[in-house]
Amino acid sequence: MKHSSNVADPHLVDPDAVDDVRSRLCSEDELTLLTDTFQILANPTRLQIIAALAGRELCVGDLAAAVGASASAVSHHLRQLRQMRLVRHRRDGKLSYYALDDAHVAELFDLGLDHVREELE
Amino acid sequence: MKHSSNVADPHLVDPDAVDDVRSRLCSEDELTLLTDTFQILANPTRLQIIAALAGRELCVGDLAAAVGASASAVSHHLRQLRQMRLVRHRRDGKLSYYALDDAHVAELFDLGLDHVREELE
DNA sequence: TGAACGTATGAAACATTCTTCAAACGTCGC
DNA sequence: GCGACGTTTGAAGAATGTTTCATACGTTCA
Repeated sequence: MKHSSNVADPHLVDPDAVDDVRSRLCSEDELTLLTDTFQILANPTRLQIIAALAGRELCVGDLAAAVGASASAVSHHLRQLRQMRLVRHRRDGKLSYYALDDAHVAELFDLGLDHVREELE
Repeated sequence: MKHSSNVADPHLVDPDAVDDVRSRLCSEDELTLLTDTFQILANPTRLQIIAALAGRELCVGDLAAAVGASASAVSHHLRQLRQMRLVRHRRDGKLSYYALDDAHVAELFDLGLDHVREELE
């Protein structure tokens, strides 16, 4: 246990406020997963991939063409999305089709887009 | 205009799908702002700062103690949050008080936390 | 089997990010 | 003014992330 609260640090301006805040912070596990979640959304290519896969599946080559990146780069990104179970993929011959597989991430994307559109007037 | 659609790339598996997807992608401006928004949430210290400032204001030293980082590190993060107009600050003598100043980011944080808590069973 | 194609992967190169350290700034009290 | 304190800032260094290139894998079709 890192923060044994109620141990007053004499330097604090308002120790009670600090204790109160500490009790409402995220746990280690939550923090790690939350960071990873926002992190994977913090890249323009991946965001376009997510936008592209909203509601339809696409093979890697078409996806790369649509978002304007190399197939290799897209494949690397898809691997990250796969590792976080955000997309599912199915193989059809030599083609590999990807689709969004996580409603939460789609919600985060949409909410973020709302925010941004308001920001841009 | 980067993507003059309807110019069929012969390598595409499904050119119509690609055109359709392109028409639903984010604009450059949206993409940049969206990336920046998720990016600023993609750091554990900043997330704890946001959690800490939810509903109350705190001075830098107390905030640093609460989230377990140096005052310098916290100040750097606060600057980023300030530049994106996510927090407001007021000076009181030698103390500087910060508070959340953006409902959207709080919503994103909460939605992300919902996601994460479901993920952790 | 062998060539062609779509996809996946590792490594290298490059860019970006985070923290720390040192130093400066502004305010308060003596 | 001077020193102490809280905060801010720039620069350096370490760590991380992204893209490209080369190559390998798996499938299809001659």
